[in-house]
Amino acid sequence: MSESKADQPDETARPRRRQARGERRIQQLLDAAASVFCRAGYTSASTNAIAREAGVSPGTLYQFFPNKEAIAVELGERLNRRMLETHGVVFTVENATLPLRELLDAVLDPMIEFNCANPAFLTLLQSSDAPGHFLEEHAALHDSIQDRINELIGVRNPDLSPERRAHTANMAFALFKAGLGLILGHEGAEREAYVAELKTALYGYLAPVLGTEGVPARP
Amino acid sequence: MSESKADQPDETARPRRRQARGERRIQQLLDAAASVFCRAGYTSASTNAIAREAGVSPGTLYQFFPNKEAIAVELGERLNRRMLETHGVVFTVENATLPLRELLDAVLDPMIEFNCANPAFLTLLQSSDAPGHFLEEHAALHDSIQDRINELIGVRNPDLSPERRAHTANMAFALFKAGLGLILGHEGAEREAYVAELKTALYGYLAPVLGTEGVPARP
DNA sequence: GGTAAACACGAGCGACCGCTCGCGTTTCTC
DNA sequence: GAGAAACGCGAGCGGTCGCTCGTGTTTACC
Repeated sequence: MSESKADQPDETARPRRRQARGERRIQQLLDAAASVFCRAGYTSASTNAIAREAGVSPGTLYQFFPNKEAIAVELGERLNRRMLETHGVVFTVENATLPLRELLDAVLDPMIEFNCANPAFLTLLQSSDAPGHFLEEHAALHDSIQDRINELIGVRNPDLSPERRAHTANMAFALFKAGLGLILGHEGAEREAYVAELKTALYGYLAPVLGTEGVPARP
Repeated sequence: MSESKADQPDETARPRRRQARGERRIQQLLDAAASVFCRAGYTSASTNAIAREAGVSPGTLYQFFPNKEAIAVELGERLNRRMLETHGVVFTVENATLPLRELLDAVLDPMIEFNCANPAFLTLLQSSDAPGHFLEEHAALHDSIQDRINELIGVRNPDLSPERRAHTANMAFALFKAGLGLILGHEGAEREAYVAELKTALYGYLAPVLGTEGVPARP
C-alpha cells in the first residue's frame, strides 16, 4: 500500500518513448512471429525461436513485449487493422445491394488475397489451443469480423430475425475459414479451384437467405 | 549390425501379451487422453495430466504407450474405427440414391451424434499443431473419411470428373468440420439451430452437383 | 507353491520453455 | 560532451515437459 508516488504499475503505466530503431525491431519481431506461429501454431512456437528468426537475442524481444501472449495479440491486432484499412471497404452498402454473385466476388476476393499474403492471420483466428487471456483478444478479433458480416446481412435482408441473422453470419464466417484453410493449403490451379468451390458453397448457402438478385437502392 | 538373434527392434517387435487388467488400463488412459486433448489440444496436453486423470502414475502410462504421439494415434484410430463400425453404414448405395435432403439427414445425423458424444475426434481431426509423424496418421485418418465421401459422390453423380469430385469431397468435408465446430461449441436450442444451418449449407453446396431428386436404382 | 511376466509406482533426469538480469552500446537531449 | 534513456546481449533461473528406472505387487501358468 506504499505506492502513492506517481505511476501506478497497472495499465497506462508509462508511455516509454520508442526510437525509430525500436519500431523497426518490433516490426522484425512481428514478422518473425507470424512466420513461426504459422509454421508451428501458437503453443508450439517458442519465443526463443521468434527472436532467433528475427535475428535478435531473447532479451531484446522482451524489451518490446511483456510476454509471449502480447506478441500474438499485437500481431493479431495489426493484421486485423491492416485488413480492415486495406480491404474493409468491401463491406459497404453499395456492395450489399449487388447481385449475390458479384457481392461474393467483391467481398471474398480481397479477403482471400489478404489471407494468402498473410497466412498467420488464419492461424491466429483458429488457434484453439491458447492460455487464458489470449482467448479474450482472440474472441475480440473474431467478433470484429463477425460484426461486419452481420451488418452486411442486415442491410441485405432487414426482415431476418436477429437470432437467425447471427446464426447465418456465424456459419458463413465458419464456412469461409474452412474454405480458406483449403485455399492456403494448395497452390496454383488447385488453389483457384478451391476459391471457386468456396464461392459456390457460400452462394448456395446464402442465396435462399439473401436472394440472388441485386436489391434496389433505398429511397 | 550384431542383431541377428531373433527379434528385430523395429516394427512387429514383440506382441507383449496383455492381461485383462492391462486392457482396462488402456481404455482408462484413452478416455482420460480424450478428455485432456479435448480440453487443451494435443500440444498443451501433458502426459502427466493424462495419467493423473486416469488415476495412474506416469510410469504406468508408459507401460502401454511408447510415447505421447502413440496415445493420440491409438485414440484417433479407435474413434475412427468405432465411428465406421457404428455409423459407417450411412455411406451405402441405398442412401446415395435418396433425395438430397434425406441423404444429408441419413449421413449427417449419425455423424453429428457421434461427434457430440466424442468431441475429442474433431479435436484430433483439426489439431494442426503436431510434431512430425503424427501428421501422417492424422492424414490417414482424414483420408479414411474423405474416401467415403468421395465414393458417395461418385455413386451419386458418376459423370463428375475425378478432379472435380475430389475438390467437392474435400470442400464438403471441410464445411462439415467447420459446422461441427460450431455445433460442439453450443448446446441445446443453439446447437440444433447450427445443425439446421449446416444442413442448409451442405444442401446449397451439393444440390447443383448432385441434384436434389433421388436417382433411380441401377438396372 | 514357485517363477516369470505383466502391472504399478513415483522420484527424478535431461531438455526445453518463458522469461530475467546484469552489463555493455547506441541514440536522444541539453 | 555529459547524462539519461532506449536498445542489445546471452548466460542462466525456475519451472514444466516427456519420459526412465529401480523397485515392489499382482497375475498367469506349470
